[in-house]
Amino acid sequence: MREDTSTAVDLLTESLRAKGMRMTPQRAVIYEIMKRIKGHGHLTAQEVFERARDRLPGLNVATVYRTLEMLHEAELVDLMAYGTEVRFSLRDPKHRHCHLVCRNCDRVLDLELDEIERLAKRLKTETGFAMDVDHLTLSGLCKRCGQV
Amino acid sequence: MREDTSTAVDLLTESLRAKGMRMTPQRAVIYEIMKRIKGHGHLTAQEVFERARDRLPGLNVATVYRTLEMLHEAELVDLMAYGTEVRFSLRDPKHRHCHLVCRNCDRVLDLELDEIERLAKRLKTETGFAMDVDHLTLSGLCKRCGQV
DNA sequence: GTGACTGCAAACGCTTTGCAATTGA
DNA sequence: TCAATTGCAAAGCGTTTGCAGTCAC
Repeated sequence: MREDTSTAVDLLTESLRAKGMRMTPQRAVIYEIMKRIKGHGHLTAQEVFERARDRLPGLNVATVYRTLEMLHEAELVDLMAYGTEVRFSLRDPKHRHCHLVCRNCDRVLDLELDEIERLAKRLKTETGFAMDVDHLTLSGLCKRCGQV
Repeated sequence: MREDTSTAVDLLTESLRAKGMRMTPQRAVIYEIMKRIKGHGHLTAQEVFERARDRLPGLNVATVYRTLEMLHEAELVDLMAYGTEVRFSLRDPKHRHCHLVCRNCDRVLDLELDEIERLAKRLKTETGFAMDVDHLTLSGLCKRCGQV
């Protein structure tokens, strides 16, 4: 676990350096937070800020926004737009999925892509529209909330 | 055409009155704008404001927001969330569809629901998640932009 | 006449910016 | 060293609110 994290940060450091950019405590903390929620959560910039500030008291929101944008440009984090808010999650090429957001309880479920990809293929041949399968977010009611 | 519009406004007037609410010039203009773009467009509140102000110079943005919310609560207009922005369109029960937004040129295409509904049914039985089929917005590249 | 509605101005929440100070390489 | 990065403060943006005046009915 610990090793995973430090390795990941090292990889980030390298890829930053390759672009003439620098590793900083802020970036390491933010990246580690994104890594920790991987697979079970999608945070807003504000939420990332709150968590990061616990470990880095002087941290500024602007830094969080800049870092998340940087990580997104480096293709390390994905953006998910839900309603009027944007959420971030670590990209995992091995586990491509889309999001199901419950409009009642706000829980986010992951959905494997096969199903969607079938739809995407049909859509493409029928209309020529190539939908973004990767950052797809579907709104609805989860099992629990739908039963009410 | 003209007759359609005035009839529609009359219907709105009636349904407003039924709830103890009033028809005003502002509401009539905003509703007519929504009616005019029906089927070929989805406007942000700001866009509705700009168009309405041409006809009603003293109009205030706040009124537009309040009116659109009112129309939405009356189930006369739909909301569509795309990325971080919200767009409005007139509801048409006869033509249920979802939206395909091109991430390159921002054009919005309509898609009939059969395809999506098939997916929704499968999703429901497999995961219990009841997706919102009505306000669905898919992002991607339209035929024209995808060919580049 | 009276309460629903409007315009105005101010406040809002989230995000972005310019800049001077700091810090990683 | 010195440019990249940070914190700070201010501004930006779209949206919402409270309120006093207006207008539909």
